[in-house]
Parts: sequence; C-alpha cells; structure tokens
Amino acid sequence: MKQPKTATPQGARVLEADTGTRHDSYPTLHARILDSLREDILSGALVEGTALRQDQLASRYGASRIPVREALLQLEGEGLVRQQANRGYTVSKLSLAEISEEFDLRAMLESDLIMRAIPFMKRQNLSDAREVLDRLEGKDGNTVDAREWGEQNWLFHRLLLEPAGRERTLRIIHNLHRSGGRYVRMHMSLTDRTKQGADIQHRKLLRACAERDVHEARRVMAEHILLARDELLVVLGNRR
Amino acid sequence: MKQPKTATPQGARVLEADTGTRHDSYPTLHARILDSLREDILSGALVEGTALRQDQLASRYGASRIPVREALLQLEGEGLVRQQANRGYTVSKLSLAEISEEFDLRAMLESDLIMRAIPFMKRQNLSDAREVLDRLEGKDGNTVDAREWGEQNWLFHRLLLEPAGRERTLRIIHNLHRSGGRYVRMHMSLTDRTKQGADIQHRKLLRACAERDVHEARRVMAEHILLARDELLVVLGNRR
DNA sequence: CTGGCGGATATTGTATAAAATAATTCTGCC
DNA sequence: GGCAGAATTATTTTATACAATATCCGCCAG
Repeated sequence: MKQPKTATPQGARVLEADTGTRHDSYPTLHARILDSLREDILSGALVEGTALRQDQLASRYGASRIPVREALLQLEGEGLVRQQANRGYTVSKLSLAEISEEFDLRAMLESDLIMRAIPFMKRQNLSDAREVLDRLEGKDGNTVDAREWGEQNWLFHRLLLEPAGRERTLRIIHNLHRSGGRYVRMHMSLTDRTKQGADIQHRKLLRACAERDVHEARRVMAEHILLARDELLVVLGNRR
Repeated sequence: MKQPKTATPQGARVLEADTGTRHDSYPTLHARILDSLREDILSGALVEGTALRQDQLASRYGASRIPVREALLQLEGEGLVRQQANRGYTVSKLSLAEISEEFDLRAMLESDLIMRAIPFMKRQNLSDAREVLDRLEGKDGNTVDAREWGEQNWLFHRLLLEPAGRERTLRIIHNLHRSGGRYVRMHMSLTDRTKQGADIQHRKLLRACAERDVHEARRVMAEHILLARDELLVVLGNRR
C-alpha cells in the first residue's frame, strides 16, 4: 500500500474535554500535545506510515493547528515523524537496518557512559536503581504493562548513567530509548521470556556497578543491548 | 552579567527585502529562517546568551512570528538555543565540559563509522574527499575563511563516513559538527597553525582509507578529533 | 484503454489579531 | 526612604483568517 492511511478519529485516545480550569503541570499547550502525540506513536496507536493531518490532530486535542505544528516539529527532531514540505507529516517507519543501527548506537554510548558513571556513583544511586528493578520484575505482585515497563527500563538505565554528568550524551540516549521503545513494546507483547533475560542482565549490571567493576559493567551493558537488538530483529524480521 | 542582552538590530545580517518574486530553493519560510538563524549563531553574530525576541527576529527576516517560532523550535532540537517556557529563547551557552563532551561523542561515533565505511568505499569517494582537501588547504591559491573551512571540513568527514550507510548516526554527528563548529571558528581565527595540523591528519586519514587500513583509520580519526578538542579547550580556557 | 490537462477540493504554510503570562513601573502607605 | 501591591507594559502563546500549494477527479485526445 503506497497511500499512507489517514489518522482515524478512534486511532488514539482523546484528551479530556477542557474543564475551563487549566489542568496544568504542562507549561504550554504544545508541550502537552507533544507528549500525547509521542505516547500515541510509541504505543502503536498511531501506526507507522500514518499521515498526520494537522486539523484532525488539532480538533482531537481541542486546540488550533499552531501548537500541533510545533509539537510535530519537535517530534521530527526526535526522529519519530518525518516531514515532506507541503505534504504533511507521517509517522516515521524505521527499516530493520535503522532499528539495528539505533541499538548499536545505544550499545556504544551507554557502555561508554557506564564506565564514566561508576566512579561517581553513590550508594543512593545503587539503591534507587535496585528499587526500580524490583518494580520492573513485579516483586510486589503488581504486573507491569508494556508502557510501564519501557518507562521503568529507561529510568533504570538513566539512574546508572546519570552520575557520569554527561547531559548531552544522555539526551541522545534518551531519544534512542524512545525511538526503539516502540518496537520493544511490540516485541515484549509477544515474548515474555525475553523480559526475564533482561531482568537477569540488569541484576548483573547492577552488581558490577556495586563492585565498581568498570570493565564488567561495560561488557554487560553492551551485551545487554546487543542481545535485545538481536532478539528484536528476529521477531521483526518474521513479521515483515 | 545575569541579564541576557537583547539581539541588537545590527547584530546579524538581514535578508534581502522581498522582491515580490519568491527567491525559492527553500520550500518554506521557516526553513530559510532556520538556516539564516543557525548561520548567525554559528558565525558568532548572535553571541551566547543573547535573548532572541520573536518579533525582532520576525521583522529582521521580514516575516511574521510563526515561522520564526518554528525555526527556533528546530534549533532547540539541535541544541543551539534553549527555551524557557513563556520567557523566550536564548542562544545556548555551552560549558567547557559540554564542549569537551561533544568532541568525545564525535570521536566515538566517527571512529566507529569510519571503520564501517571503509569496506564500502569506492574510488569515487576517495577522489571526492581528496578534492575537498585540496580546497581546504587552499591549493588553488584561494584562501578560505572560517565559515568556508567549517563547511568543507564537515563535507570531508561526511564523504568518508557516508559509505557506512548509517544515516541516523551521521545526522547526530552532523549536529555535533555544527554545535562545535561555532567554537572551532573562534579557535581558527586565533591560531592558524592548528589548521595545518588538521590538514596533515586529514591526509593521513585519507591515506589509511585508501589502503583499507581500518584500524589505522580509526586511530587517526579519534586522534584527530581529540586533538582538536584539547587545543580548543586550551584556547577557550584562556579566554574565560 | 492509457495518459495528460484543467478545475474543484483538501491540506499545508503564513499573517494578523486576541488571550495569557511574565516583567516593570507606579502609587500609596508605613 | 523603602516596600507591598495594583496597574501598565512587554513578550510569549494560541486562535482565527487568509494565501499558497498539492492532491484528486473527471474529461478528452491519442
């Protein structure tokens, strides 16, 4: 199918109607739309290749087209949508090669950052990370859905990488997590065994950090990400 | 000085007045403004910390504020400007640590890409790159200003890295080149000896590629970038 | 039946204007 | 004189309206 199908009204969730009182926490409208739109893309509510019509999105979010355009521009910077001048935006569709590339990037950047972070880690960082892992494994009985898992997974990685004090790098990694997260979600909803593998790797990683074993941490981090890449590519390869 | 000074009218060049006929090549207005604004930042015409008032920019570019806002949004994604909600944009000021970080990133990403690129290089790529080097060294007698140098330098790197077929990575590297380019320009305008050093490294790099010496190319690439980093940090360190 | 040529329609891009938010000045009071 | 607080100004953010561009569809020549 060449024609990108248009965003269906029921394609994604709708923001609650405006109550008159501003439900803030978001400073601006385009920031809120940005988050909503991103979540809709990552969740798969907006499928790859979907054409994003500005007025349609505007009416969905109960706003004018201007904040919508601004959100779209930012999403373009994140690589989640693609623009063709005068022909609108579409949800970007990544090739298998591109997905693989992004995981390679993560492997490189994260294994570098973990090495830089370890010397600056405090006990607090480690216990925070451990807490996230508990939640991630559903220790307290509560199950985690794909969305929550992605969020907590990123949080875990972030906690371990933050002490390196490298904001620019971390921001790039964040984007890569987001971009790949969309496919990981598909993946996870399929195989649940993978999740357990990831849990084990996370524990190993945490232990290496606690022991200040820089090289082991680097090794595990790279392996962890590249394994995720390989499993994901197999699943996606079968689907396409 | 805490207060960011405002963009002075003579701070940057002005687009030629609208002639009625669209001088295209740019599909949209915000794309053109984006380029102009970026160039003004990179050239130093808009100094770090300058507050970018929307209506001022709008009248400078002879447009309304909307395409200006959109250009600013994209520049934010590139890291060249910073936004504070409801308080406007300022030209981002990078700390020495951040500048260093960006060069480290380049070293990592570019030395990885050069390894991946070499197996796919054709003779055409090499001769194209050689041609750029000739221009870069001012072989045909014509001197190159800082702007031109930055452009050609990026072109050289791009030509060597492109065969790897890794668009996402290349795009990140491109942003890093741009961001760092602003400081390299200051640098270059000071020491001219550095430029010669870079020329020598470029030649070495090109030779390694021609000989398909992957490891040597990687080594030279990393060294080349890290040397540029160190020299730049010394110069900037003295200035601040 | 295929393929190019208008005109109608849909969609994007930009300008102008209004609303909302932050910064500043002014005023009255202590 | 100095300071809280209201009123003014400046600036950003969003909405509405218009202009430009692309897409769609019927028509007709070949």
